[in-house]
Amino acid sequence: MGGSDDELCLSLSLGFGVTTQPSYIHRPSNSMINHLRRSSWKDAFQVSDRNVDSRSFLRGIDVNRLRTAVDGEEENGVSSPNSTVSSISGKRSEREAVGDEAEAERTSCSRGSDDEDGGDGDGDASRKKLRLSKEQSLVLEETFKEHNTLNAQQKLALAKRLNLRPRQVEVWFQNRRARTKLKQTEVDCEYLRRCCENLTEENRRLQKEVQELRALKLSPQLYMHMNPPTTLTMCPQCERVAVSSFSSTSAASTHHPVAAGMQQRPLMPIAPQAVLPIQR
DNA sequence: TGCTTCGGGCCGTTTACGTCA
DNA sequence: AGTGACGTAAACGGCCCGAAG
Repeated sequence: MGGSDDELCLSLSLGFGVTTQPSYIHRPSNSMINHLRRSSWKDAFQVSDRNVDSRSFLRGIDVNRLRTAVDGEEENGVSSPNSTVSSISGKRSEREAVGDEAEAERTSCSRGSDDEDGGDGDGDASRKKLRLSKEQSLVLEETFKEHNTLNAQQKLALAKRLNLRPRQVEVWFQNRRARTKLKQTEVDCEYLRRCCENLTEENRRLQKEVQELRALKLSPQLYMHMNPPTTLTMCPQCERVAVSSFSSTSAASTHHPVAAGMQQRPLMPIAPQAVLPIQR
């Protein structure tokens, strides 16, 4: 009976206020939020691409060079005697070259500590799946929290420590990264959903406001009696609307020196209560 | 500079295993 | 107790990318 993820505190929640998430699951990633601010929705979905996360982590490590440093000791008690660098990493070489010794290795050392696996007499089972023990999973989790990718040295050390094959450690990290990404995607989706809801709500409110203003405009008396309203001025150059005060040193003037001397053009009479701060 | 090889990550899928009705 | 459905996680194959020769 392998421990479930819940037992290992892996449970992840979508609630933003909830703090039970592991540190490697972020709230909507900052990069995604930045994307949202200046880019398209489609671009925003690219943030969890593989080029972002792990590549950057490995960039300074030079895995290949490290690999050669491990050559001498890599097979100590963990792997086959005659396979070389290929068995630490590199799925092609490992899968193609090792073959039978991998099988021997599989039966000899990949067994978890407490799982006896029902008296296995199946040494030739091509794909015998083994549940990792609780301790193994725990150590793997702890290591993953520290760094979500491993170089060859780390992988080998961890494999030794856990009495697993390096390939198993590698696969575990791979699957773990996939799970993390999935959770992160869920979080991002939730964030985007809320953004969408907020924008929809705001849009609805603004539409309503426009309708009210149009109705107001259709009743001239009311329109004439209104004070020069809280004005929205538009900068003719950047075509931005700015809420201005009544004074000549308006916000438009200060924020747009070019337009300081221009005639301010009220777009619409707006009831004061209709001017809401737009937070975002 | 372009090509090849190699190592490693990610993705989609398969498969073994555990749980539950 | 036996069993089938279902979910989860380990493992695999393929593809891509970057580094090095």
